[in-house]
Amino acid sequence: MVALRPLQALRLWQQVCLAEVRNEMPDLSERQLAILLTVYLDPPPHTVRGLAEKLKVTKPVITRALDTMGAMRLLARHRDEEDRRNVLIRRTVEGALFVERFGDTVVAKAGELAP
Amino acid sequence: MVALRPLQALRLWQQVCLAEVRNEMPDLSERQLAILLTVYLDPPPHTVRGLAEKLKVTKPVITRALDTMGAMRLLARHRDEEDRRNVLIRRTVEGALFVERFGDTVVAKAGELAP
DNA sequence: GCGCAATGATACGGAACCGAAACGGTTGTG
DNA sequence: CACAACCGTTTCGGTTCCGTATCATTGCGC
Repeated sequence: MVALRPLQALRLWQQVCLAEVRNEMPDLSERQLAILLTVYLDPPPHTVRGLAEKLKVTKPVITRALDTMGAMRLLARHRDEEDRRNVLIRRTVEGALFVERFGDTVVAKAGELAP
Repeated sequence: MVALRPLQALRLWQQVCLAEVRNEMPDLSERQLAILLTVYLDPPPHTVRGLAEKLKVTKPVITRALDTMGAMRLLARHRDEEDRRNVLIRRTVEGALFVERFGDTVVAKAGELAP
């Protein structure tokens, strides 16, 4: 667990949100970010329907987010050879770097919080 | 400061984002949330231009966000009596409750993180 | 009183996003 | 083999958001 007081939690959120909206960080929507972090933090395999269930959104939402983040090279699609109905969503080098930097930013903002 | 390791930071972000997109929490855009937290965490006075500068967005963005969050009673507009060109953005009871609950959710998710 | 600048709001065109419906392809079953 | 079920993608109509341009009001200096 991480010990975090309510005011610290809110301040942390504010600072990271401000960094995001000021374009200090690339601008992904909430859902895109949730998808991205899930792919990079949760163990594979990741499928469109799995992600849709996890986020409680419809599959086309995932498809479109994959389109967008695929174009940014943050994620990649691969057809599942064992069942070609499935698309497996994989990590990329660029995506891993993006997620690492995001994590570093959050850590940095946390470090600036009053005790 | 708050001691947070990169993986914890990312996990925290993931869990709160997932809670948000699953509608466990009301769905505000990143910018709306940044505006809301700024009004509730930073000392007044808050003006449209001040918020626009802080977020590095244009004034109509703030106006629209105020429309949306005003309708949700999370924020209120008051014309500044000393200079009637200004609109002062004030806190509301509902907004304070919302922000408090948001903070509690973040704290709860932080409490679930692996050490 | 006038001209100018500042304020926030409104209108406009465009981009991005949503869910529902539809579609084409693949797999499992009888 | 035919059909149902499943998959992800595409289309559709609607909503929300963006920046730019414009507007009405207010304040200030001359």
